[in-house]
Amino acid sequence: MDQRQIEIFRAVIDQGSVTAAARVLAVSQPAVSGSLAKLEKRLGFDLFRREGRRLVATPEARLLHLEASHLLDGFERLGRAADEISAGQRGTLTVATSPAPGICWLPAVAAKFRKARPQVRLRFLTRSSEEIRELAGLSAFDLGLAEAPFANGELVLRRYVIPRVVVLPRSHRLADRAELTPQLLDGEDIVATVRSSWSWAGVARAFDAAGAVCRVVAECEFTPIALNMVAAGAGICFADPITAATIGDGLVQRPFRPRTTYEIGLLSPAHGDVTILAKAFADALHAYIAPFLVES
Amino acid sequence: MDQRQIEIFRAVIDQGSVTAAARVLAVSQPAVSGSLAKLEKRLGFDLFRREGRRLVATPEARLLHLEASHLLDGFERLGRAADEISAGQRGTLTVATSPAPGICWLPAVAAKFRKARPQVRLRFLTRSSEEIRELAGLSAFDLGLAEAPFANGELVLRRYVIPRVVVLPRSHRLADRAELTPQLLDGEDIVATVRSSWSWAGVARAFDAAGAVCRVVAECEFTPIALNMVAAGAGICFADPITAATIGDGLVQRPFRPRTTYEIGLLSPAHGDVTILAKAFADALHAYIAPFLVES
DNA sequence: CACGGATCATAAGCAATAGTGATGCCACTT
DNA sequence: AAGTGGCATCACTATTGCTTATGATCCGTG
Repeated sequence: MDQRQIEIFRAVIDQGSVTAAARVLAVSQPAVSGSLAKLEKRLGFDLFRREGRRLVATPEARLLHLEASHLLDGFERLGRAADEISAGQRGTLTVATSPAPGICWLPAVAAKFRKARPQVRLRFLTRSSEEIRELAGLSAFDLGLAEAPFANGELVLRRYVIPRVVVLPRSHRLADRAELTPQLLDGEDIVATVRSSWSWAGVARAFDAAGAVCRVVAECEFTPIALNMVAAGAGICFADPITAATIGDGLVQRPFRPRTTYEIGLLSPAHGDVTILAKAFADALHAYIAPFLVES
Repeated sequence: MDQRQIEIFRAVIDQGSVTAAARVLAVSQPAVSGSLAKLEKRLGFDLFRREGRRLVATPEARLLHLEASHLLDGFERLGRAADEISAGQRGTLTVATSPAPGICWLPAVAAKFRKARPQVRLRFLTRSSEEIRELAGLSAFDLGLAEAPFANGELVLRRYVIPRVVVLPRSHRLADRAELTPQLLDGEDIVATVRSSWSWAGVARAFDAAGAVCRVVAECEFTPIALNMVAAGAGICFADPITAATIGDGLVQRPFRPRTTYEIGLLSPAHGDVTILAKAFADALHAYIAPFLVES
């Protein structure tokens, strides 16, 4: 009562003859005849009445056919499911990121990603970088994005180094400078993202080294908020160029010199499984990020 | 991606180890190991991560497992269905009979039959014997019961010869006679079933031969009606002993001499398929009828 | 009526493959 | 360091599903 026997049985019922079934199945007629005989022997009752040179299904056979035919459909469905899994067209993907990427990077990447994978279900977790790194240990996501530093325990699939830029209103006095330095920003109104997931230390060091004053007029947790503050005229801020580009209305971004960077890691869960889906998403994310990278 | 591979895959997932799966499946460990490797190769993605000496299912494997496991359940269900079909525990049985058997014989037989076969669906058709014989040609039933004569075309599985009895009220003047003859019944009030499906000719001949008067005071189509008339005091009637036994309240039946008989055939449909169910029902019916038979 | 064509069953041979037992390798345990 | 448990690999065997060839029947046709 195995798959092949049922397959052959169905073909014979559908085609109404052993020869026709053999043709459809692309095997020889004796193969079908034999398989059928064996099935009948195993079942213990006749499936067909041999009437002249024709085969007529018994009521028992028709009854069995009802049950059996959709079982084979199940195999086809399973085959398709396997293909879809293999192609990353199926399953659930949980991505955990810190706030700025979660708010500003992922939506664009995810929308495109999903369009090519209608059956895939996406979940997003947005936490501080520190929490993300902890979640990695719990294998609570398939893919994580968090800022350095990384404990040796975390599995960092990729390490991105992104230059820090200064964001300021298009109408700002310094907007037409090609680059901005602590000297130029000396005493400017600065919206800081101190407690945010992004490191601030590099900026402070640069101002100190230049003997310039970093005049923080506001502090907020997340870069997107800082950007909106700047857009509202509260001053200037620092950001990564990707996030800055998404909230760019009326704002411009300029390189900050000396160059300081954000160091972001793409994390896999502790159990080490990098899902096919996760790989695909990581690639999509990479394509999105790549233009902003600096060679480190 | 065949049945066996899925079976092994499920066992490994369920048992959590190749060795345990092999034990459960009663095959050697290399058999399982090999099948799994081949499946992974065909699918194109890993199902298990080899972690030390342990196997850990990948998310893809768990996804596939969801789809696959109930497919195998389907096979088990199909196996059971086949067993049930083989045992006559499944399917639909259509039985066509003339009125008296339909009303009086079948209910008892069918009730018992169904009790042992809860999944079986029964259909009853009740027509005149002539119509039953026609329906046989159309294969409109699985099993038929009709009175002779039978055309050579009909397939008569069994032929029953049943003696005719006289039915009369327990209080009747002739009730304590062991047998009844035309002479004794000369001039009695007789309820006839002329147009019924049962033959009447034998009775008329017997009265003629004896020079006795067969005084028909009422005619009806079906034996059960005649019996109820007799029970209501309208006279006496002729019947087969089986039907008479079911409507026996206050009535007694006595052999009629000279012996005349009903000749009833158990018919199979023209296409010749005698269902497993039909065979079983025929046996049950036979057991019910047998005690009343006369050796012919 | 005999023949040819069509259909299914059987038989013998072959090739693919599932399964076996032996063995090696690795990680964990004591 | 040795022992143990578990998976992979290898060579070999046995099964079995398939093929070709052939025989048996039945049916329509010249």
